[in-house]
Amino acid sequence: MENLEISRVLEDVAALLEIQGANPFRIRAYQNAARVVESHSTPLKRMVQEETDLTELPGIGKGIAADITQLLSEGKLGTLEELAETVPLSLIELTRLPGVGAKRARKLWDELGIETIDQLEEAAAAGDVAALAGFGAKSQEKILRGIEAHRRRIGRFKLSDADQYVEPLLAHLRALPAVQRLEVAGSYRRRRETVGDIDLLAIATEPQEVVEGFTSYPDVKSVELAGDTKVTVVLRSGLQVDLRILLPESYGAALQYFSGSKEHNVKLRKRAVAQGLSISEYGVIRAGEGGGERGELVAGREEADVYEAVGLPWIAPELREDRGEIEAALAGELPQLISLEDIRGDLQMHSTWSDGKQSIEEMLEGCVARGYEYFAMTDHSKALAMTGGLDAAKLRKQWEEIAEVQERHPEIRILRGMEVDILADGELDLEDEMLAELDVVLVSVHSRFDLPHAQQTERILEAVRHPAVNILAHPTGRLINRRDEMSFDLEEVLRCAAEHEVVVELNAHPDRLDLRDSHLIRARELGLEVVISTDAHRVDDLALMRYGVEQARRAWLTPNDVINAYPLKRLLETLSRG
DNA sequence: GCCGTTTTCGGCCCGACTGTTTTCAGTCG
Repeated sequence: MENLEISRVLEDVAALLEIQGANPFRIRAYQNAARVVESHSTPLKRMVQEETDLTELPGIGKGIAADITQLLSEGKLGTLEELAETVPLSLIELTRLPGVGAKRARKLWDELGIETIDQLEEAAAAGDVAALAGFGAKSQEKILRGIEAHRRRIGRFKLSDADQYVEPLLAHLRALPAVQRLEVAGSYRRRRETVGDIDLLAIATEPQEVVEGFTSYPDVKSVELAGDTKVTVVLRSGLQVDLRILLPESYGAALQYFSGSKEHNVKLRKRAVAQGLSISEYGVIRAGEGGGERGELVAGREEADVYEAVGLPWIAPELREDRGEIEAALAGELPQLISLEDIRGDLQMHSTWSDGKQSIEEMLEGCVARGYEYFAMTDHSKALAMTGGLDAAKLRKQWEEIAEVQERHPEIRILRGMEVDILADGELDLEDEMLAELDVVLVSVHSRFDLPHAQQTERILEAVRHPAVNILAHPTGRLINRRDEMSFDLEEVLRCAAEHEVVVELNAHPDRLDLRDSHLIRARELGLEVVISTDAHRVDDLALMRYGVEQARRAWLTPNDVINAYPLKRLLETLSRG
C-alpha cells in the first residue's frame, strides 16, 4: 500500500469523524497526519519493514502509528470500520461537492436518508433539498451543478497520483529476471494532466513469469483478464493497469501505437498509406504485390524506426496530440523542448512567514540542492488571513530576514517577492510603495471565484495593467478534479498581459497545472513569456517542478519561452522592464 | 489525536465573505 492510499484512508477517518461531530482537534490530527503521509518521500511500507518508528514523523503519534501499521499489515483499518458502522462511508463523497461539508452531509442523511450522490441528485432535482432548513434554492442549484462537474471527472487520476502507483509497480516488474524491457505508453507517457488507465509494454524471456509477477503484485485488487500476452488488473487504488507482452521485433511499433494519441496516430497512418505503407501495433509493412498478400515488415523494433520509415524524425510523446507536430517534423521545425535541466530557479514559494512549512533558509537550501542560481520568496499578502498573509510592516520584517539569509548564502540569489492577492475589485492587496520595492510581484485570485464573467475579466485585467506587476499566477484558478476554471475571458487577459509585458505562470503543482497546455500554446502565439513555478510550501515541493516542465513540453515551450530558464542577468532585465 | 512539558493535561492558525439565517456552515490555502 502506497503512501497516497494510506493518506486517503486517514482522510476518510477524518471525514467520518467530522460527519459524526467528533472533537475537532481529533479530526485535525487525522487530517494533519494524512498530509504528512502524502508528502513523505519514503514509503511508509518500507519504514515499517525496517522497523523505523513512525512516531518520528511530525503529526504521527502512537495512535495513528498503530493505525498505519494495521493498515499495512491487514489492508484495512479497525478505526475506520467502526466509524463506518455509525455513519455510511458514502457520505464522504457528498462532502466533496462544493457547498456540502460534514454538517450538511449529515443533515441530508438524517433528514432525507440520502447516502449517495445519485440519491442527492434525485432529491435536489425534486426540490427536496431547498426545503430543508439551512439550505435554499441557491444551495440546491449549486449542488446540482457540483454533481454535474463531479461526473465529468470521475474515473480519471491526476498524473501525480498515477505516478505514486506506477513508479513502485515499475520497480517491482523491472526486478523480475524475465523482464528485458518495460515501458509505460498511453497518456501517462504523453504526460497528460490526468490519465484514465495505464498501458504497460514489456519484452520478456519468460512471459509467464512476468504475468505471474504482475498479478501477484501486492497492490493488485483484482485480475480482470489474464491471457498469455495481455493482462489487465485493477489496483487497490482503483487504477486499471494493462500489461502487454510483446515480441522484440514489434516492440517499437507497439510503443508508438499505444502511446497515441489516437489523433496523432490517425494522421501518421494516413501519411504511411500515401507512401504505400501501413502502420499497425505490429510494425510498418510495405504492401505486397497484388494487394492481398502479406507485405514486408520494414520497421517495428524501435519507435524511432517507425517514424523514420515514413520519413519523419522521432517526435517527443508530449507533442503527439495532432497539434501540428507531424507538419513541424516534416519541415524540420520541431521545437527544442525545455527540460528539467534548463530550469535555473523557482519564482513562487512560501515560507513560515505565511502558510509555508519551512523557513526561508531551509527553502534556500532546497533550491541550492537543486542547483538553482536564484529563487523568489513569495509569501501571501494580508487578504489571506488564514494563511498568515503579510501586511507592509510584516513584509519589511521579512526583508530583514531575507537580507540576513542572503548574507550567509552568497551562492544563490534570493529575490524579494510576494504573491499579492487580487481583491474583488481588481485592486492589489499591497501598497504601491511596497510593490515598488519588490524584485518580483506575482498577482493571483484566491477569493470570489464566482464573480460574473465580465466582472471577473475586468478584475483580472485591472491587476494585469498595474505597472508593478510581473507575473499573473495560476491564472484560471482551477484545481484538477476539484474546481473548474473561473469564468472569465482568458484571451483578453492574455492579450492584455502581452501588451503590459506581464509573464503568465505555469503553476507546476500537480493539483493546478495552471495555465494548461492549450492555454500556454495560445500564450506563446501571442508572444508571451511563461514562468514555471512550484508554489512550494515545503522543501519537498520544490521537486514538483518536473510536472510543470512536462506540461510546458506539451505546450511546445523552449528554454527561450520560460523566464526561469534564463540566466540571472536576463531574468532581472525581464523583471525590471515596463 | 498530537505535542510538549514547568510530565500527565491544556492548547491546537489570527479572518472575511456568502448564503441562509437570526447564529452558523462552508470556502479560501
